[in-house]
Amino acid sequence: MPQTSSEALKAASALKAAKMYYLQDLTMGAIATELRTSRSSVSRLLSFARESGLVDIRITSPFDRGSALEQDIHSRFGVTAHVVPMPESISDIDRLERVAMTAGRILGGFVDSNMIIGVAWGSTVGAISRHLVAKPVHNTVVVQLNGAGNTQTTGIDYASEILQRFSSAYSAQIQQFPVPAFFDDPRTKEGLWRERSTKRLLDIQARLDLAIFGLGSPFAEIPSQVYIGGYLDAEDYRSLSEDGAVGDVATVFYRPDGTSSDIALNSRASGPSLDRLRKVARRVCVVSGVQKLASLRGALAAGLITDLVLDESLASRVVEPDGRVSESAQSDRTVA
Amino acid sequence: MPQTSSEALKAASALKAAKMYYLQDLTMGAIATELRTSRSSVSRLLSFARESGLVDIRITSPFDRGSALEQDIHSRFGVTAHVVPMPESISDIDRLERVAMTAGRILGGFVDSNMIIGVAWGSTVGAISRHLVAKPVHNTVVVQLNGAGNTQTTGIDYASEILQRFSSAYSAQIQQFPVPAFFDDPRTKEGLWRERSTKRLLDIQARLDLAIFGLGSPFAEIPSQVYIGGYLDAEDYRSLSEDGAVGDVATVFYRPDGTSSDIALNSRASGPSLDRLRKVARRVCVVSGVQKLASLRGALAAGLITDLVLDESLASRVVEPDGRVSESAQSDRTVA
DNA sequence: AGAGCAGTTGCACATTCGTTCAGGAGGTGC
DNA sequence: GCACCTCCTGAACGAATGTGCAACTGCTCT
Repeated sequence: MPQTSSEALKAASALKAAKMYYLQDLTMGAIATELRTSRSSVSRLLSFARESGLVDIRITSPFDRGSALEQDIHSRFGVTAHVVPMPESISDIDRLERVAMTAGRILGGFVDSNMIIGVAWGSTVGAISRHLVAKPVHNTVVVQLNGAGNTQTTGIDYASEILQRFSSAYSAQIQQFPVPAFFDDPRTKEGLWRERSTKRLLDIQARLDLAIFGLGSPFAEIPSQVYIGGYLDAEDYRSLSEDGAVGDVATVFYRPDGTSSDIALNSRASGPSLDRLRKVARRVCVVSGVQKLASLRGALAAGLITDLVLDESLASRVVEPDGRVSESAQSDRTVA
Repeated sequence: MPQTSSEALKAASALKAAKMYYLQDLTMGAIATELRTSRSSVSRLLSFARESGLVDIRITSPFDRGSALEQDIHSRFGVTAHVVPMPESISDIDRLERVAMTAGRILGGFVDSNMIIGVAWGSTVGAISRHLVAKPVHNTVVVQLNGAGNTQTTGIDYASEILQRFSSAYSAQIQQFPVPAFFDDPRTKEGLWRERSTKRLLDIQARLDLAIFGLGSPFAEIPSQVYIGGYLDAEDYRSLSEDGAVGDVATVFYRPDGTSSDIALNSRASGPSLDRLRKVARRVCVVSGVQKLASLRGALAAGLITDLVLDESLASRVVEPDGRVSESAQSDRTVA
């Protein structure tokens, strides 16, 4: 690891370079001359300045309102939407990647000092974590919202990698949650929930200022990570289907109308109840791909979301007045 | 003039392009493909997005503190400084230009809806006006702080050009102040100040939320615009010298210690009294070049400034513990 | 002291970007 | 209806930018 003074020096040069590049419109060559270094170094300094949040680039929709779609979503569901523009034809992998990158870039706008940030585990959040832009804040805490353990692994490696990245972007303290995603026996969960060590973490979760999560979609054509990694078995699926679940946030399931009571699996889930989640002031949901449409509609009905980042196709679907959407809604729709 | 709908369309495309470029890291070529247009058009769209404030690029110093110099200035004078990095050897013209460009770029951060913005007339403010980045705000008013007339011209053309640019950047209403910079007879001023039309404008000035001004420096080697354009005659200079003035803000003069009472010329000045100016919540001063050092020290002593944009050389001079600086201080200094 | 290593630097090259220019679309005035 | 005029578009060129690579610097460990 390099010494602290050289880090500070780098930041100071990067700051200078950034001011000259973005505020004075000099070329990198000119900056190199003034800083007595090479063009390449200036290019790298500027990359560093962007990644480390020294340069803050944000897109502001005119008059605090966005595109027609974003306004539409706002008036229909009361959530602030950020539509990520994208061709219809793009692959779901790229779609997720681009939505996640966008989310990582704008997340800094929600984070501030002294915040407790809840992070759900999942492939979407994982992708986001790879694109976070640092922001210089103090005294933030990053809390894992739900367990990541399954029948094969404790999940700590992967989950903690995600938390690490959030932590280093916002110089935050990490609070892991080393429990399985779903318990086999609800009584085990109840017992563990009474443990002081667990209670401490649940207390922190209860004081969340910001929650970041993707959406699960158990009955979509392409089931998400949680459903292929040994978290749920056939019996669980049957149970979810019987209870009418269409989606989940951090392992907690809900129905198309937003209700979640009496969904059996929820008593074994490690994530926060929807009631608890709704108490969080800012709840940022990142979601991509039309196969999540039903799940998104449910989450909106449940009022789980305050800020939504989603791709263009999904956005235009969600505002279509399709009536209530169930599993079969996918075949009801008219135009692709 | 193009139709409104095509303007809106352009803004929408620009917004899309900006999201893809700055949030998803696509190249302009890729964006062109997705938007079914050419690379060049995308390049132009992005320029438009930057100029029109759709893209907001700002430089944030780590931990809300800036470079060593900025922190130093803050602790010494209690003002938030923005030091514009620059080589010592640069010409004064470039120096002014680069400070002004920087100021124009960061000014958007101070402007908000429903604000009344006071703008002083001067070569520095003129340069700033050429580099303003638009910001979508409502119901702002731009007020001319001091008259611009002199013995040769009413000054309205040039001054109104500046105001126009502010106006179009912040979609603001313009309030001109069609009076001479300095009156010949204080009684004329007093009379005019009692006129209802003038009172209306003075009332607006009294409710200022933000003031933007440069500094005059009557006895510097290179006197600024105000002193060569027929605003002041030899007698005026003698009077200023006798009264110990080192600088002015919007035609109102002050001494090295920040006092301004009994400076004869001030009774004939068209700008707001320093007491009035100090009531403005945010007072942004933009200044460049070491010849303004004494004037800057006086303005700082007078507490006229809350936010300061200045070049690096001037910044490092102003924190030097030179003791009090008077007119003779210019010859005291060691290095050019 | 010297080998080893992580991090940094500048060069060279490939890519990406901004701008000029000629052509075309759309709107206006006679 | 036709000429004019302004604004917009895309191709082409040169300038600006990002990155793989090899050399180098400063530090650590033995």
